[in-house]
Amino acid sequence: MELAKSFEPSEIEKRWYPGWEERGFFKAGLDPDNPDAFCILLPPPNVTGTLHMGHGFNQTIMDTLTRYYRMRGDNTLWQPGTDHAGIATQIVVERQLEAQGISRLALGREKFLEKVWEWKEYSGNTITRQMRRLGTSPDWSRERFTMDAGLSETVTETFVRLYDEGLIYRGKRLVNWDPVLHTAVSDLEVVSEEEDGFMWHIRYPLSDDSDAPAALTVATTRPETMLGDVAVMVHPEDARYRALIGKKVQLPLTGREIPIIADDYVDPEFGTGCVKVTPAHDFNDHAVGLRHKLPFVSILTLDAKISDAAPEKYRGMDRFDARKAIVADLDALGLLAGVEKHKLKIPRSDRTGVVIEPMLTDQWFVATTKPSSDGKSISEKALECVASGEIRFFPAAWVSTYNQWLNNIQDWCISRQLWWGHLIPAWYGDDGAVYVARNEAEARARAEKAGYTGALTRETDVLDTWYSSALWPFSTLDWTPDYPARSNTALDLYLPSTVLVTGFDIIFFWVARMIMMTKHLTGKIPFKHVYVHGLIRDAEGQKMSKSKGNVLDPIDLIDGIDLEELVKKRTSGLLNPKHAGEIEKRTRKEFSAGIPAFGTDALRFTFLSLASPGRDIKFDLHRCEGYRNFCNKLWNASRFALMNVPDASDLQAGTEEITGSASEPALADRWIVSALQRTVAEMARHYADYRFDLLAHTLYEFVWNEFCDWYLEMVKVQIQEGTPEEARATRRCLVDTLETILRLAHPLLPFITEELWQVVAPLAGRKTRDSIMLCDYPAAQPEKIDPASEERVRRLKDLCYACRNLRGEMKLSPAQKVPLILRGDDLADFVPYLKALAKLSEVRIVETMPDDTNAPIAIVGETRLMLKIMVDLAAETARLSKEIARINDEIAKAKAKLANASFVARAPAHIVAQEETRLAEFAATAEKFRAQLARLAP
RNA sequence: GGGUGCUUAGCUCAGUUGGAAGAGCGCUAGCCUUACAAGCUGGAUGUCGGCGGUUCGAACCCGUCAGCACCCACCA
Repeated sequence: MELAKSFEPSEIEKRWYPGWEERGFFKAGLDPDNPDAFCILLPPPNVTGTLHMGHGFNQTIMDTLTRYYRMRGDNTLWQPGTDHAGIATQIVVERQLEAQGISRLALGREKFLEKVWEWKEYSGNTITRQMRRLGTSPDWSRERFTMDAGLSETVTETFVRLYDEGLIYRGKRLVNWDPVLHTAVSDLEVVSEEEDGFMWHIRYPLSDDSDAPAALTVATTRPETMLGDVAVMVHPEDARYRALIGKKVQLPLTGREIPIIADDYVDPEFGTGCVKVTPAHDFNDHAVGLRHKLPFVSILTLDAKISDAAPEKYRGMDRFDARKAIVADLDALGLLAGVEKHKLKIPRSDRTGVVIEPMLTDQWFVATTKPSSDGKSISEKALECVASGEIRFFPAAWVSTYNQWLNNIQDWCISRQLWWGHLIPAWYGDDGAVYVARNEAEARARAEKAGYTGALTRETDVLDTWYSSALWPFSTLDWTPDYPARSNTALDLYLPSTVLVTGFDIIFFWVARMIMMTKHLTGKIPFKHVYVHGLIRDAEGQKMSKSKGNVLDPIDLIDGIDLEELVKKRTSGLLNPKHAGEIEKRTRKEFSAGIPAFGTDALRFTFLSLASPGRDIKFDLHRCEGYRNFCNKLWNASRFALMNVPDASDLQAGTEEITGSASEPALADRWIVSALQRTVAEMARHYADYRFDLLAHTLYEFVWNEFCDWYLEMVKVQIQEGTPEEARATRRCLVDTLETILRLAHPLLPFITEELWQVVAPLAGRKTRDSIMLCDYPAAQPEKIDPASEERVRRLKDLCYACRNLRGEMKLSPAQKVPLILRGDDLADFVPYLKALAKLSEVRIVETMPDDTNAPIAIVGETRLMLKIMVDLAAETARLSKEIARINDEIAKAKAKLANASFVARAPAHIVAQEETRLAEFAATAEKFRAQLARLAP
């Protein structure tokens, strides 16, 4: 079979993937007798659109691990699926409808959800199609969606259990409220950025002004909330105000009178030392309100407009309009004591970007710090799993981040006033009593038991999307309520899974919550290892986002994309079309020629190479190009092998020669086998440590720098100059090594290795021809490591480098072959290699170097080399002098070290010995150069 | 306010119990040498952020300063 002259990935990828999938190669290993289980849960991508570079990165790592352990013979499951992503998906669909002039509210809940399901179908398919293009090998037959029937049942069941256990509760609490989405969001969904604002100083007149001063001045960044003030507080020890504690002030604009209270939360140094207390609209004030049993006055509606609890004048005003009006009115009353610029952190909704409003609403919570039936809270248990080492983080540094968060965790607000998501399984009686149950019938039964027989109304709130995500480790494995009494093979084998591969950005959102929920509900940890990787950023280190217009679609790196198409893609569908011009300009500058097609393998290799622990990745297109070239190198090395190995029968004989006792394998063969074994062992270490960067580097280094640069060149010599038997033995070794390399590389480069393996494996006499995926992964065979041949080849390489260097210095054309004279021991078998590798016309080994010539010389250890050419005497003299000077530097350094008594006395013996050897070698070499220099002198 | 990470060649980054500074890309000189010009061969390039300390010896350990990035909490 003839291979194309260069590697063309696209056709190969399209050909292999469907076959792998159809023949069931990705299917989970469910052999109960094989105790070696390997399982990865795919962090389910959101069905909000398409996959981005971060997914490509994340999935490449998982696929490499999965293919590796699968080839090693483990019972392997990569569990795929997608996430309904409540808020995010609802927003996407809402915006699409808006673009068509349809509003969600006008459409109604039922119709709207139909639209979302349509979108889910479309987006989910896009995502799984993209994953297939990346070559991923999850068990697609087990694909799950967080709102599948089974998973939804798990959501309901766990909710009811946690409620019955007292770990889920409902209550009126101050929560982060998104006034645009009309829903509560969790602490994690609020992002605070520092913004420019103002600090207003407002006078609150004292009710009883018999004592000076006549008013207290409070400082606030949100003057509109004064309408909901219920107190003014000062520090109990603050001498300025101590006498006023317990007295009252007039709350301007409202006619209300509110008390002056003392609380040591107040920092007397900040502002005026007087703080207005608005328990219904501020988290700290809320706590104060509870402590002092103050009333809560809500002056905002869920739209963030002024409510009916406020003076009539302001009712219905938007919160920011009200702010202006109130400041103006206070000023008019002479109660505005001053305004100053002030930087403050503004909390905004992660999804909509609007300013979050703390709002008193009825919500559902998971109690994270309350002891459960076994006496420990779920956060405590999650901390223990990691502290005990049962769950390990890679890199381990993330443990402290994890601990810090769990040690300060608040109860988790899990209710969302949205439509898209799991409905909370609760029913209300007309009296407001709540009945949490698995279904309406059960709710009715529970109500009756409580003495209520009236109508029941289902809760309309849905659950935070992360609630179902937290159950993913067991919900996807067909967990049932009677677990563990009844289990199944998948649960037995794959809970806990082996490793979770994820970005640090969702350690709190997802990782910690999976651990809390899985441990509490199943008694098992969800996974043993957590491999935390960085985020993919653009070439400037900026986070990739649609609005910045710097996103890359992994598929575009695989297939390539022309500039116009890329510009179109980046500028269409922008939330803020004003950015389009800037985005277009930058895109045209950065990708003036578009993006060439690199192929999946090259992209995967790039991701892996960049996966250094503990840092984000500035994605570098040039790296991708370099690894595309690497694929091409592998391709052409295989072409070379195929051109030299006509058929398998030839190699059958070669096998006997290599294994028989007729003669020892050739140096090159012994060496490459040895080097291969070291590579296999090293790669196994990198897999175990999750060092994908080093894994890729090790493979690259071996394939290019050893196998291609040296071994193949030596093979050429052996095939040309050896006996037919020797040539066959070498061909055999060549094919065996290549075949092993392909298996070694398969988890990283699935497509090219499969394509090449199909033609190489028959020559190597491999039995199975179905797929490289089904082969054994190469296991290290330390007994094949041969230090002697490694040392020999190292010396040969050094001689080659010396010759090539001389040639370079002498400015010889690569085409010009010249004679070499050598003096030293054990050189005879190097001759043919040196001739070929250093472009020599002949190699002569002599007892004494000729001294009547001004030819250039080099020295490698004990060996002297001379290129038998005439050179300019002055130039050669200069070259030698320079060389001697360089060596003298080294000698001086070594001598200084050895002259240091402390060094000799305290450094380990082998270090001292090494230094002595170096010194001796340098000295000998320098001496030889000096002798040569003397000969040159007229 | 608390915490974390980073700073090594022009760029992006490795550097594995402290023991002669590395890779890819780029640059440069020359080569279509029958696997590969997506290639081959040679070459140039670094006070390893600054300053102290520990040590016979520090890119690596400790302290400190500076710059960059991020996370958590948030003083109205």
